[in-house]
Amino acid sequence: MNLSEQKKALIERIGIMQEKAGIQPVAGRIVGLLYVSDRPELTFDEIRETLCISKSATSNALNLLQQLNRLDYITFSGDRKRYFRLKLSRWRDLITKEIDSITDFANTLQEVVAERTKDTPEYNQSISDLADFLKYLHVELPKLLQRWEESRK
Amino acid sequence: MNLSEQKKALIERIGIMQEKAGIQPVAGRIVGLLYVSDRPELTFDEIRETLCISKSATSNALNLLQQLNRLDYITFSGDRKRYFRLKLSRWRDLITKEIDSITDFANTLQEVVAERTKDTPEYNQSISDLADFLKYLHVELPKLLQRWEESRK
DNA sequence: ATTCTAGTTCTGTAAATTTTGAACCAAAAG
DNA sequence: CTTTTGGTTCAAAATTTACAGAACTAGAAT
Repeated sequence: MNLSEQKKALIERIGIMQEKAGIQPVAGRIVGLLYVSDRPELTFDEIRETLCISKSATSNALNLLQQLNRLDYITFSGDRKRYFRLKLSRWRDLITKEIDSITDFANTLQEVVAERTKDTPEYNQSISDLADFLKYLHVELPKLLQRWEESRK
Repeated sequence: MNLSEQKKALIERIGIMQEKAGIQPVAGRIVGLLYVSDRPELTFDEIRETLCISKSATSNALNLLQQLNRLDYITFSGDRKRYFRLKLSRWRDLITKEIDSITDFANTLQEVVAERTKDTPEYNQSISDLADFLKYLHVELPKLLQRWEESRK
């Protein structure tokens, strides 16, 4: 696949952003590629060739991204290839998952306060406040998402 | 410093959560320790001894956490030691920073759409939607923080 | 002036992660 | 049945990261 220099640069930038979000470099670039590619569905080999990576790296990354719910594939009868694509329409789910991990942290903070000495009331209060706000977020973010959906009808 | 088993376990759990947020194991444990420690300000050596880590690891991690604005230290005249503590009261700033990096991603997505072929209007729209929602978040999250502050007066 | 203290920096290495290449496998095609 | 295609799996190589240990430094204490 021949990509403009701008697109190649975008792939790398997106790749790095994805890396910072905790996924491996190759997987990050695959995400980037699928964002900029004219065709939103690419085959295993198109991905592998375009990014100049090995089959195993491609296979691993694609499977990882599928586990993370970032990717799926479609097929066409009479064609054995899989056509991989971003599950862009499911970004709401990913955000929901993020929100849940926020709550995990809030719960841990509440355990911390329960274990802490009572001799540091201000400090304990700061921790409680943070936990409290995170829980507030957990409740309010889905509402925000809903309001955004409505605002654009 | 002698810590209960519960506190030790909490330190490890917090450590892992911090790791998942992209910081190194030792730094994550330091954060955990400062959360659970009876005294919220600990010296370099207290941290090093309690966590059984080397001076260099301690120094590096403390400097990293200071760069990330997670930590600072106070001093007392007549005492050469630094007393390191979490910048807990500044968690609002950290959240603001998170929001900014969300915006970075939104901007990149808008660049992606600008570079994309116009032959995939639905796909382009999905990307625009995501960018749009992220920008909406950027505007609304600070308001949420504000409303939370008010709700607890 | 010498020694101590509190912490930093540098070098090496152990460990973890990522990636490759080659062998392999199952289903489809010939 | 044999070959080809599309992809997976495994072992090893390469890269990256985290950490330890020792040497070092600046300022304070003696």
